[in-house]
Order: sequence, then C-alpha cells, then structure tokens
Amino acid sequence: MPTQTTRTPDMSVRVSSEVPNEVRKLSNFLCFAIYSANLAFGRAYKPILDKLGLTYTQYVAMVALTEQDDQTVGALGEKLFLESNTLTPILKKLESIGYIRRQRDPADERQVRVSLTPVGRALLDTEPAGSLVDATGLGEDFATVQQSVTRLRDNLLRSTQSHPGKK
Amino acid sequence: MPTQTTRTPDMSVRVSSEVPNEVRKLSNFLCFAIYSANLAFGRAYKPILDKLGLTYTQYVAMVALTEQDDQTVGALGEKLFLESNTLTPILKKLESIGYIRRQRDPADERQVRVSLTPVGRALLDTEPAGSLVDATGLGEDFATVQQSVTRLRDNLLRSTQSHPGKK
DNA sequence: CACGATTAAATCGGACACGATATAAATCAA
DNA sequence: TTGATTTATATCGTGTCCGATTTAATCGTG
Repeated sequence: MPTQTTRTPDMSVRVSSEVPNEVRKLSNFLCFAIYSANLAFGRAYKPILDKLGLTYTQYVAMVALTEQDDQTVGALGEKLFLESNTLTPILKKLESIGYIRRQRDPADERQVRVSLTPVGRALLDTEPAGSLVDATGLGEDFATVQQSVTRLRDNLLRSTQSHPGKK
Repeated sequence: MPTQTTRTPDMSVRVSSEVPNEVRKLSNFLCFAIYSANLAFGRAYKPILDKLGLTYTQYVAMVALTEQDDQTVGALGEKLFLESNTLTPILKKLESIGYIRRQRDPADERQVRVSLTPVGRALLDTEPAGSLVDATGLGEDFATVQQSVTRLRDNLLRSTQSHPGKK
C-alpha cells in the first residue's frame, strides 16, 4: 500500500500478491516519514503556538492572509490545500477571536471574502521570531529537503487529480 | 513561528520583533511543506485504503504489528509516535473488525498486548503491492528524501523532548 | 504487610480533515 | 424570463490527534 518496492518503498512496481516482509517496514515508508514528521512538527510548534493562542491550522491560515489579504474562502483553500468544510469552522473561530473578518462579496453573494483585522495583523508582526531555532537539525540540507517535499506534495496531488478515486 | 530566517525558513535566528514579509511565506515553511505533503499522501492513499476498509492510521498500526507481533499498546505507540489516548480507540476498532486481538498481559495486568489475527495478517499479505506506482515522482532522490525527513522528525522530537513545553 | 508513588491504558473534550450533503446565488439555455 | 445546472460556502458525521484526567495494577520504601 505505501508504495514500496524491492528497491525502496513508496515507488513499488511489484506485481505478485505476496508482500515480502523485509520490505514492508514502517521505517521504509516515505508516507510514514512524512506522517510522523508532521506529528513531530505539531508537537514542536505547540508550545509556541499556545502562547499565540492559535492552532497550527489557524496560524497558517493567517499567514496566507498576510501574503494576500481579502481572499475568498476558495482561494485561501487552494493555498492551504483545504476546502470549505475544513476552513469554514476555522475561519469562524478566527473571526470570533477578532483576528479576521468574513464578509460576503456584494458582487457575488456566494463568495465570502476573508481579511485580517489590525489586531490579527499585529499578532503576526510581533510573532516569535527565532522560534524553533533550528530544531530541524538539517543544516545546509534545509532548502533541499524543503524543495523535495514540496515537489513530492505537488506530484502526489497531481496524480490524485488524474486518478479521482471513486465517483 | 515556523522557524524561518533571512537565510531560509525554519532555522531562524532573528531577534527583532518585526517580521519581514518576504520571509514569511508559506512556500518557505518547511513545516507547511510537511503538513501539506501529509495531506497529499492521505488523499493519494485514500482510494487504495478504502478498498482495504482501513484508515491510514489503522493501516500503519497493522504494519507495525507485522514487523513485531504481540506488542503492548505502549510499545506500538512508540513505533507509531502515538499514545494510548489515540491508539486505544483505533485498536478497539481493528479488534471489532476482527483484524487484531487485544488481551491483558497476565503477567502485568496493566498492559494490553496486541496481535494480528490470521484474517488481519492475510489482509496485509495480499495487500495492493504496486500501489501509488511512483506517484512521488522523486526518482533517484527517493531514498535521500526519506532519510532526510526521518532525520528531521527525530531531531524535532528530540528538541521537543528537551523543551517539554509546559508542565 | 502497607500505603504512597509510579506506570499502563482508557476516557473525555476540543480541534482538524474529509466525504457527503445541503443551501443559496449565479449562470446558462430554451 | 424561467428553469435547470453549476458554483461557493456551509453543515454534518466519522475518525484521528492531543491535553488532561481517571482507573487499575505494580513497585518501592518503611
């Protein structure tokens, strides 16, 4: 399942129905590396985000708004790789805290435009700068890994796009 | 917050309280690359896992059991980077489906030992082998990325360990 | 032995992520 | 213009993930 191969997992081409056990180890799964690294990031950020009173998803939503303010829910979702079912409750929460505004677009009442309030913008401007002072430990490989993982993500989404599961 | 720097994000050393906007872009965040790649993996796997009738977490739990059967909840959690609060409901679910067994260790009644049933083992043995036939698109970089992300995870967890947030 | 401390799971509540569906507005076609 | 279709959000139910707490068993020291 996790795209594994005799060569190396997560790019399998095997066809037989027997899965050799030496291959199917979690430590060989790229998906599991990503999955567990995501858990690890969440835990590393938690104490910092707690001080801001934000969850990780709330935080990245606000960062996306600093890049481009007054976006629709859909446009924001494209940047965050989330849809309105996930985003709407989060945005409502941020609105209730007073960090963002949500208002129907008068030109197209189906759309909701989201923008930072001064308070919200101020929060990010005074944001904990040197947080996680290189807890990644990646050193000079940092940029390379960042790019590779981004490419991985884009490739996966592309392939998911072309094989739209069911329906 | 997301460990970003003038150099490159997620290893910041900045001290001023003003955060320059060129730096704080989601596309520069390693944490966001990991976060979104994890979402992408989940979506790529969903159609395959749906056929197995398993969620991703259920699946990796079973894989961990094929590596080492009859583990305690705690031991399994160490391998999955999860604790009993997350694991217990998942294991109960897998038990109700009939893929695993959960039984108190007679030698230490505090512990619950988890093992695969024949049905559960059979499910993984006939598992979709060539799934995700290199949807990663990483080619020869695959192994390198896998190792880097694993190292990243371990570094993050180590640093979280030493800075235990709040009590 | 006794009883307070530690340990292993489990439980509970809050927040995401997501499939499926609903609602309402805009668009398109007859 | 009307009515069907499409589009943008929102709602709902399920399944994680996690902090905090609970329960029960074991351990440690007197």
